Amino acid sequence: MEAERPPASGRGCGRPPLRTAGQDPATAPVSVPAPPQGPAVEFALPQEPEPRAADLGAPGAGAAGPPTPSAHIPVPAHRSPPGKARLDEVMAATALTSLSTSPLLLGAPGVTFSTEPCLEPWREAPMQPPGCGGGWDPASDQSSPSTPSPPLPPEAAHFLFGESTLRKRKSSLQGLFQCLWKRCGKVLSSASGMQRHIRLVHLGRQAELEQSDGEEDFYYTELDSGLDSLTDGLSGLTPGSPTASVPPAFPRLEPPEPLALPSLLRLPALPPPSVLSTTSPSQVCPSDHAHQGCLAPVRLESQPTPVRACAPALLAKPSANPRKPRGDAKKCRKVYGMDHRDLWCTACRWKKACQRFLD
DNA sequence: CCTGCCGGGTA
DNA sequence: TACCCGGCAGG
Repeated sequence: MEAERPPASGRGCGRPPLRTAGQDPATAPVSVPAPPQGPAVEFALPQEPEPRAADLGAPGAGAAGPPTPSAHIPVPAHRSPPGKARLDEVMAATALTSLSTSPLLLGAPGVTFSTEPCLEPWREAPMQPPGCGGGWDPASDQSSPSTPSPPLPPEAAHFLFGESTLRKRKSSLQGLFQCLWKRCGKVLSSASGMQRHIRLVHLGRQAELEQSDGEEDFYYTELDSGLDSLTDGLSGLTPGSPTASVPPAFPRLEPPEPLALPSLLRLPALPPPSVLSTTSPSQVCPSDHAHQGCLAPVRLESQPTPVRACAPALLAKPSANPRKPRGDAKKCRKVYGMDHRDLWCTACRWKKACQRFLD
């Protein structure tokens, strides 16, 4: 486990060696002294079956109030974006806000399209997993100090304004940013906030904002609309017809199309996605150009538009298929190299299916 | 050959 | 359970 990794000239990608062995990332998020805070923009997205289960059991956070519909569809009076935020974002938030207050949504508490990741569609759990409301961290308070804004705003913003889906971490206009640290899964609406979160909580660094060497990038990913990877993960479980280009997605995030809200009400009853193994730092986008392959296994309701046939082979396989087709995505080994094994995801280290760079 | 990772072993 | 690795298969 502990890699006797020599500094290896530290060249790598210009990023310093991580101390993966030194600390247990899992504890970091919860151990953070959380000031009393209402629901924040961030929430822990259960990205894997196991963590989720753990979250449910963990008493730690659950400070979240009762899952009242209104709580899930807060009306952000105003989002105060971190430094680089733009007016656009605010506008988007506002636009969405108006949507979220739509009677339709409010009228269907149990069937909310769930801007609230905590409402596990497949679980229909009445109560919020602790990880959701409780996971507060310093970073969050600056991405959204006053109000819990639904994941929609940023996401929608980027559609409303024709923002490209390319990941621009410096631009807070993107969708959500999910912490990929093991069992953390926090989601922030701003990249900078997420970077700060990672630095503070996981990397244990000071809030040296300008000092970002980019390492944080490896620990969070942007929740985008292209959730191919998710498809991959669920494909094996999806009883539905494989032809359905879009698997019964979990209404996690809203489709960009605001007017399509009503359609969001559908609540697919899905079995808990349990495909990938367990512990994992989960998916990560080590680099900006890491495309679809590196999305977190979070059920995001993406585009209503005909999504390109993603992972056709996988979807086509209704039942057990021996070996996975083998994705074309570069895996940890390739990306980091043998001399940086400590940067690999655990799965890769154990020669298991990579969980960071899903296909 | 390299790579990804299954299956199975060890601690 | 966490971890490791032989060995296979795809490229």
